[in-house]
Amino acid sequence: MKKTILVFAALIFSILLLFQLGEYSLITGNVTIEIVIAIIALVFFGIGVVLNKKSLQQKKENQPQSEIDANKIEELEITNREYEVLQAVSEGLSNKEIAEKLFLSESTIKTHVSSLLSKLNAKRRTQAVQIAKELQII
Amino acid sequence: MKKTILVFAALIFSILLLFQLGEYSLITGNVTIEIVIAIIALVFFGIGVVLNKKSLQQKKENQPQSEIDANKIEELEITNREYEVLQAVSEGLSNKEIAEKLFLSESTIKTHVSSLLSKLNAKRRTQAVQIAKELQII
DNA sequence: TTCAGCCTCATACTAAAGTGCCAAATCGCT
DNA sequence: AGCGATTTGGCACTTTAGTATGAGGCTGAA
Repeated sequence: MKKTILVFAALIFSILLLFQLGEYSLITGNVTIEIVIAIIALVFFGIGVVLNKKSLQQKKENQPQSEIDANKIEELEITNREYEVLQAVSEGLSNKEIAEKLFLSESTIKTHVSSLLSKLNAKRRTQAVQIAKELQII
Repeated sequence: MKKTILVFAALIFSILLLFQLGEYSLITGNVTIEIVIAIIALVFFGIGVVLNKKSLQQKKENQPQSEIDANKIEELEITNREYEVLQAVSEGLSNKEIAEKLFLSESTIKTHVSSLLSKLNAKRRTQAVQIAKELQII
């Protein structure tokens, strides 16, 4: 916030300077009024663009649509291992492939998948993935 | 594009009018130069904001992350029916459920799924869904 | 140390999913 | 009418998935 205030102060100061310069130039007759106005217009146009861009950026950062995980995982009582398996399942891996990936037996994966299905209230792994995505768990 | 040209023409015309009005007011002595400059500054500031917003919007429309389908479906030679089945599969439905939904036999669904798998180069339906999402086909 | 919860694995089945092959019906196009 | 692609479906099998049940090992908390 300190930074913002400093920037604004500098900005206002610059603008005032610009005004003074414009009037001074006019009085001394160095430039015509059209040029002064054109410069001022350009400067403000630029300020408008920059400020707008910044405010839009902030918006983006504040609310990115795909907010990753959540504490819903806890609510559903999904354990660490189960979550790992869930992720692997969502990548389209078979039980055997998941087993190899995690250095476990296929039986173990089946156990985990089974409990995942009941916790996610799904009948098939495809449905589980669907539900998990809706809950933004993956 | 016609619209854009018209808008720009109107904009430029308005600005010229503004300039003329400003000079006229100055000459007749109705307002001070500061006010004229302030108005011009404000107007250009506004123009900057609006134009910037529009250009950013266009960017968004041109490349929004979740651009729905694509002509990749054609490239992959996926037929209409197959695509319908693909969507159903991605919803986590079983072959039987898809069959009921589309008023077809389970055999037919299996045929469609099978050809989908080979076209998407997948080994399992879960993988097919994954790949389809990467290709932004669903 | 006792115990609940998690992780691991096995066995035995049942149920889905997938494959291959074939074939009839439909549809758009020439 | 004839052709090619699509759609539909059956049958016989092989592979995965999923369920049920049981059980041993590990760990942190009471």
